[in-house]
Amino acid sequence: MTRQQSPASHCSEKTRIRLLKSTESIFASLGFGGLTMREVAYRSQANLASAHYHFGSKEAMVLEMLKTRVQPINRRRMECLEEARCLSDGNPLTTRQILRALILPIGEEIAKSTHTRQTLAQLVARSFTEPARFIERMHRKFFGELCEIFMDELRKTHPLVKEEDLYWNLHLAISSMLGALAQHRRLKEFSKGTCDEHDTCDMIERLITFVTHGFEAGISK
Amino acid sequence: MTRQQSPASHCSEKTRIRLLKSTESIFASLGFGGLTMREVAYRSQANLASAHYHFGSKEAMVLEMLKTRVQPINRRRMECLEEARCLSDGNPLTTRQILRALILPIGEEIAKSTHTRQTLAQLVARSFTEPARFIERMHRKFFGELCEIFMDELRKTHPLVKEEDLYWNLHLAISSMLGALAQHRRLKEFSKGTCDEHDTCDMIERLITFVTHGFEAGISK
DNA sequence: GAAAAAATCAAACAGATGTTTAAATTATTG
DNA sequence: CAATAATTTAAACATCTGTTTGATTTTTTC
Repeated sequence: MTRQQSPASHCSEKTRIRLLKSTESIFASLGFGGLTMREVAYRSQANLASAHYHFGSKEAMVLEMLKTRVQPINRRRMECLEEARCLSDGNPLTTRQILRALILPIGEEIAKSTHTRQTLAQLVARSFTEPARFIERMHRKFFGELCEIFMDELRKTHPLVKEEDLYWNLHLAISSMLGALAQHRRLKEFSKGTCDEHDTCDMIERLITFVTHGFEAGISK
Repeated sequence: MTRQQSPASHCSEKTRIRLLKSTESIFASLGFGGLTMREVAYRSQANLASAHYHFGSKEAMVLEMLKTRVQPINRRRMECLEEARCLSDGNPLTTRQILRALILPIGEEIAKSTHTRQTLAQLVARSFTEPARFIERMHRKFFGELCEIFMDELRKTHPLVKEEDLYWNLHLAISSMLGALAQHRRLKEFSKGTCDEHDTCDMIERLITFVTHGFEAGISK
């Protein structure tokens, strides 16, 4: 009758993790509709029923994968904001500092995952454009409060700017970030080899510059 | 033995068009995977087999819908560019004029289709983020040469700027445009009612300002 | 090392989906 | 009007999908 509270045995976890990794790469390239449990099981070298054993359903499995990927990025965003606050003690942050805190963590995560380089950019973008409702709900939960924190910071930096303008341009900045991630892999072909889409640092810096100036142009009118 | 070359009878065309309209709205909100032939048929008040009779397959039907929607926008883009050239006789266009020619036509089309207002924005965005390969191929075909024309125009305007920087920032501008369209419907909720996402003109003007300044910041370094 | 829990497995189920068929209906044409 | 083409229709087909079942194997625990 002794129920095991922490089922995290060593070897069994491995299957779980393999399943999550396969889920990640398939979801990133094919979306929720294109992902099939059979393909996930096959790529994980696991049995089809195992996936249901570990997660209960396809929806729950994808959600679990997204959470374990999105949460660290959001935590890092908060850290970046905090670091910036420390550096400019008391004074309001610059627009660039704020938007950098929003964008940089994704770049770090992309650079970190070497073998799944383009996957993560696609993953984030895909999860934002997914038609599936339960994913939208997840974003509202994880991203909603984060946005409000960033808005507060922007309010401090631009106390005289109308709420409407701040919201609009933060919205545009976020949309640009997501759009850039989503379209990331097209760059090389689009530029006929002139640009290297694998230089993540370069992309992130360009993106930060882009949205910072876009933002400031939008509020100074 | 007299084959009818133009099968466009009056009444039969109606079914075809109803099918395309249903295809458009369903694809916009659910993507290719989420669109089912049965749902299209049901909303069109047509028989399931009719859809196959008119288009041959699901893929061909969606492709047909996309073509009839995308092509007019691209034609309009070329017109806008031409108009701008006329206005500034001989002289290079401004960055704003060029990017406006890229973005404005979508705004016009969104404003035009009153009852499917948010649909078109979603449609364009969805078609760019679709995992389905045949849609990617379509974009390469329709959008590829257009981009090169816009690049040429940008080269004339910024003769001293490196190719790499021009490509990167045009890429970012396009990505921002698509991202903004894709995220469009989130604005109202995101801003807690402060912003009105239905004011298309406002959105387009803000977007143009945003990407113009983002672009120029990215190349002047 | 035996009992219990956890994990894996092959097989089947139930429902949905794109597509096809062949008959029925409508529209067009000479 | 009759014949021919175009369109619509109901029904079925074949495949794929998420999920469940029940037995089997592996791992943990006492």
